[in-house]
Amino acid sequence: MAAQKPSVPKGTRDFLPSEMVKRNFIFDTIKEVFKRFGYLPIETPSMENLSTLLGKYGEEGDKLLFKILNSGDYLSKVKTSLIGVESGKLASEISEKGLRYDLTVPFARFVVQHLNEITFPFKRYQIQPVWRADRPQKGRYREFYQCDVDVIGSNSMLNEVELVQIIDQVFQKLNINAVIKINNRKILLGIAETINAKDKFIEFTIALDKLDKIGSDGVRSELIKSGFSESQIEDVFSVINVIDQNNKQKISFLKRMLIDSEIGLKGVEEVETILNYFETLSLNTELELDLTLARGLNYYTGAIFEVQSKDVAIGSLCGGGRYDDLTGVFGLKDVSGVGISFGADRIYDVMEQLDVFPKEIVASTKVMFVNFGEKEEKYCLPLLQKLRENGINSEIYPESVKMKKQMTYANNKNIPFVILVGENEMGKGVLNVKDMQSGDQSEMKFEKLLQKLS
RNA sequence: GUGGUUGUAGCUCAGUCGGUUAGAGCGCUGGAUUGUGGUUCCAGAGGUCGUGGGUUCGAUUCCCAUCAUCCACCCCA
Repeated sequence: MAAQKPSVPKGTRDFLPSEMVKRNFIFDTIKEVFKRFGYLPIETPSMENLSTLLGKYGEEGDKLLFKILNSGDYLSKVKTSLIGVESGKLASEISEKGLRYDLTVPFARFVVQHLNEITFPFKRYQIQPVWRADRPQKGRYREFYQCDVDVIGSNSMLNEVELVQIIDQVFQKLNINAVIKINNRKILLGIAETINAKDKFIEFTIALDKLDKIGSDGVRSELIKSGFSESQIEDVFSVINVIDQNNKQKISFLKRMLIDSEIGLKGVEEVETILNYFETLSLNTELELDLTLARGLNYYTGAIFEVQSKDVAIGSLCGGGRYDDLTGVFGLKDVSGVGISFGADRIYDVMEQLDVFPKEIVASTKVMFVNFGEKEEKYCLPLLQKLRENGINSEIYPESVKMKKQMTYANNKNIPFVILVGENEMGKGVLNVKDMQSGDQSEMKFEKLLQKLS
């Protein structure tokens, strides 16, 4: 049989030990911050019922869902004729489960399902992979990890403030220079209302969102394509024109512009409340009111966030916002939640590119015993046990092969100390300890080694 | 879904204006050094030149298709 070429599906990856150490550093850092703010962990299954997922992420999102083929003779239950059927329609008949697309919607399902077992406001964090049938490219994978924090059951802007603080802490600890962009869906709605374009809200936000990518001319032609009138476009550009002003100036501009829009003013007030908290709170990361920030996920209803790296162009590293009615479809009305999601894989890419991973996290095994043979093994094993009892990561080479090979192994694994115990050392009751970095070698008693390593 | 890039050794890549034996560096294995890695020297293994078809006396090279890959758009973490 011809050997098959080993490969993983498009957009998925293996992680080597050296990569896992760094990934875990990111996860541990994020988790630590989440816990510091009082969030508790949960997990949900990789797959959800398709009915849970469909329709929550917009038309585009539905297309990007990975669907799982029903088990058994799935075609026998298909009622419609296979000929000329729209594939989307067929899919719903042969697939009733899908891989989760994000962690927020499963969380909403989770909250409603476990209503009696949780206490509100419910603060949870969740770090798990999600899957999207997107075309992979730079910073985009088909399987990637999200690190979500959400509070559900509280309308207070204090939650938004806390999330900004969490973002600030995480990126500070990870040594990434970032900018937090904040906006509010109510403001966008208010603008659309004010310029009489409520019916074209989606087109309006999409065009606005693209400003930094396609420039103002690009936005203008997009708006024309969507059927906006000259005067409407002028109004949109009055919003774009305040882009370089500071947060306070933007707010006073909005208050004037949205004077007749109740919802718009509500949005401005929310943003102002959040920003006001930071007049007395220290923040390392820049917090910018970005009126062109829109975000595609259409369940957001209030504040929206996005975090970008200042040094690497890779799309957003973190995003989120407030959703007033995510649990509504699952039967729980009038419960508001707010949350954000860190993209661990993109954070990894940025940190790798910037070379900001701490050097000391690569160490794993501290000590390796060279294997000289059966007699020596029996002599070393109890010592090894004692090292481990003392919390020192240690191992013995499992075979008594050529020393060169054992040393190469230790070297490749970056093990800082190698211990040689042969006939001589056993007779003298000492250990020959080699420092792999300096190459120095010295004989010492076991107790001294313990002291040296702990 | 749309447009483009690239597929040659385990990895990173060179090369062949179509010709007999396809190269380098790194890595790997062995030796110099039978109790010493990372440096040095010597030797060796490893390729159906992505896959299928076409043109040709002859294709890794030219043409077509296909798959994979990466990048951009769309959208997003």
